[in-house]
Amino acid sequence: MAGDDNSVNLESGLAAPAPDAEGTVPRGGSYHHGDLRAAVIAAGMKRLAEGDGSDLGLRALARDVGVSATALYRHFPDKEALLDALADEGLRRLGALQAQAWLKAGGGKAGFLATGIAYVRFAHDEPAIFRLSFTRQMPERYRDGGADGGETAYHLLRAGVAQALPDLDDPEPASLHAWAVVHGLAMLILDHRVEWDETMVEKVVGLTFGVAE
Amino acid sequence: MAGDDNSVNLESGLAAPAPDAEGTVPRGGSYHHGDLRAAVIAAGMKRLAEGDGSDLGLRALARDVGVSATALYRHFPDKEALLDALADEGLRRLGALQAQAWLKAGGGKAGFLATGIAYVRFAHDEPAIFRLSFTRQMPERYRDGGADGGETAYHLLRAGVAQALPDLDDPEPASLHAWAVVHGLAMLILDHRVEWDETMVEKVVGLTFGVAE
DNA sequence: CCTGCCATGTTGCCACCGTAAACATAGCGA
DNA sequence: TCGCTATGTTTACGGTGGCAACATGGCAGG
Repeated sequence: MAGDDNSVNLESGLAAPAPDAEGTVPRGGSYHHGDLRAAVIAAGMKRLAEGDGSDLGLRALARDVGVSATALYRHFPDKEALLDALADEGLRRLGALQAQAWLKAGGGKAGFLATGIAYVRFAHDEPAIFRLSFTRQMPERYRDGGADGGETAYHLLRAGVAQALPDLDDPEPASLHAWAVVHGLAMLILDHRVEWDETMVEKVVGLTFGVAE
Repeated sequence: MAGDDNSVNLESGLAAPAPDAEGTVPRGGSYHHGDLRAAVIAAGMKRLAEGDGSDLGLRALARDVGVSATALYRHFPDKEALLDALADEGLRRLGALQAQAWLKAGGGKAGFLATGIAYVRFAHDEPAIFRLSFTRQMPERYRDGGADGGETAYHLLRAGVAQALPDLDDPEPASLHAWAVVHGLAMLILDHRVEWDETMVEKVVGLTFGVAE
């Protein structure tokens, strides 16, 4: 009872770009539809990536997948749960991008900076997904078990702070500060209170602890 | 044509607590209702202050005010416009609180810190209002004229940065950094990814430019 | 004072939404 | 083969935002 119902694990999960054709009928060997739930989440992510997230909705998602609206209730208790799943998938992607940036930069201060920039860039590139991912998922009301995808992102940040500032008595406020900077910048850009500008983001994130090299 | 239709200016606008009885029929000399629009906005703020903002809605608001649902369309083109008005009022209140904190701290570095903390505290005290205020109000699609309430908040922040760090070649990234810190912290607290803790907030905000005295 | 205008508010309606209940279908184990 | 159960469909209900037609009442011009 701990194997297949918590993690979505659709093809575009972490590492594989997976240039599949459609998200509608991916596999061929399960039940009536194939793998609904995964298909629904894929459709949701697609809508989020293209639209502004306002045109989400049971009926629309169901239509995308080619299934009746109430069919989704076999896989999600209600719409909130579906959105939670989408949010989790979004956080997972964010974490993957950050890890990638960290590795590419070779860790250290450069890596720390790179993860921060990746954070903001993700918000800019996928506004609806980013917003959904963080607006959702409040207390443990919903999540009864299993780690959510957001932990990866925070752990990466924490590790980044630890490497960028090795001599620090209490890393907690520093980590929070760093997180707040990138998250706030991301949100302000999303809400059009600040314009996206790569070099500006570098400057602002670089101001954190004076890490800019 | 520039006198009375852009700013709401209900009793609880900026400075006056205004211990009025109800928000339903405030004045006595206008039209059928008195001053709808202001009454609707007051009702909306009340709902935002008490609930989580999910129970907003034309019908509910109209019921609060004691008016038919479609009556609101005489004052707002659609629901979005109504929410924009509420968002603007929220930003105005935030600006007022920041100004108050700034003055009380006597300006300077202490004032800068105080405005930042006031920003986060406002988000914590009025989550729904804060969230609405910043999630709304995207481009100039809606705002065809008039300054929005958010400018006050940002100008105060900018002034705070200028006073806290007088010798700075380019104040723009620094201002953005400071804004991002408080905004990000506020958002993370709102979304329950960080727990509210007054001293923690002080520490984190104080880390900005090492301003902590 | 009367009369008509126009801003304001009401009633009725429509499409859409989330979701619960009853029904249909199909794969799998006994 | 039979029937259980997971899956998907149909139908229906209350609620929503929003449009159109109608009612109302304060104010201006005669």
